[in-house]
Amino acid sequence: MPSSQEFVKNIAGKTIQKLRRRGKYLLFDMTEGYTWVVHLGMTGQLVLVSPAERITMHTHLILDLDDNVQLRYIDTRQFGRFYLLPTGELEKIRGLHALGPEPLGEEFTLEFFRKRLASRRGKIKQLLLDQTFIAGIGNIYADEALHRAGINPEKNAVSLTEEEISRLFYSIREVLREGIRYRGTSVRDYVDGRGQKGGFQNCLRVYGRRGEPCPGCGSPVERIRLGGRSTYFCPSCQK
DNA sequence: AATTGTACCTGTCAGC
DNA sequence: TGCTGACAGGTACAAT
Repeated sequence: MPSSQEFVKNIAGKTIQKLRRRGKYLLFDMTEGYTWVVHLGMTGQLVLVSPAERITMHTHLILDLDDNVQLRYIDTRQFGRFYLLPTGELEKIRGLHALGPEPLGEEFTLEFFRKRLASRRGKIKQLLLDQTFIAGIGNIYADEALHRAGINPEKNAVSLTEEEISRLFYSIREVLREGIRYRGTSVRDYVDGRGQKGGFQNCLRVYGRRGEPCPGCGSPVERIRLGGRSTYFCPSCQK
């Protein structure tokens, strides 16, 4: 949004003044009061490369920047999305506008989390994936946070004890901070803006490890389906 | 109104 | 080797 022709016409010649993030959205504030919003979906990549670099398959956009650098958008599955609109109209992007709190932000306290949990129903794993509940938690980090907190992903959010709520709160923040420290989780395609893979995939305790021993107790990790998503957990540590 | 299932795409891998 | 089906960091939207 808008059309690719409009997008190219409108972004050409502008300058990136600032880069922000909100949930899984990237926001490039441009000159002339515009913001370019990017959601990378599952396989999207934004990478800075030399113009001499070979153009790989699934490259959908190349922006020529100053200093002989290109910003390329590569996305195999094409679930990524772009928006280019006046900065004052960002609320028109539903998914962005409806986002819940930043889990690493100031306002996200244990007290806040407790109250928010009380207002919702459903299974805790599905709630963690709901971007209107908390922004930015995806399938990997949801499973990893629940494992660290020792909570069964199928447990109803309302049935969590004070103890469990507290453990989950700290697990969410811990696992996100670690993920960031390791520069992301490259299970498959993920790379950062310089094309570098992250390292957190080597620290995963349950995600993608069906049948392997739980690092806590040695029981085999199970996989179930929750809300259409694969969910990995230890049936012994996560009751 | 809130929750759930399905569609959108392409690539990879296991099993036959 | 080649085919088929299941599955993959996510979200929007239709259906319940």
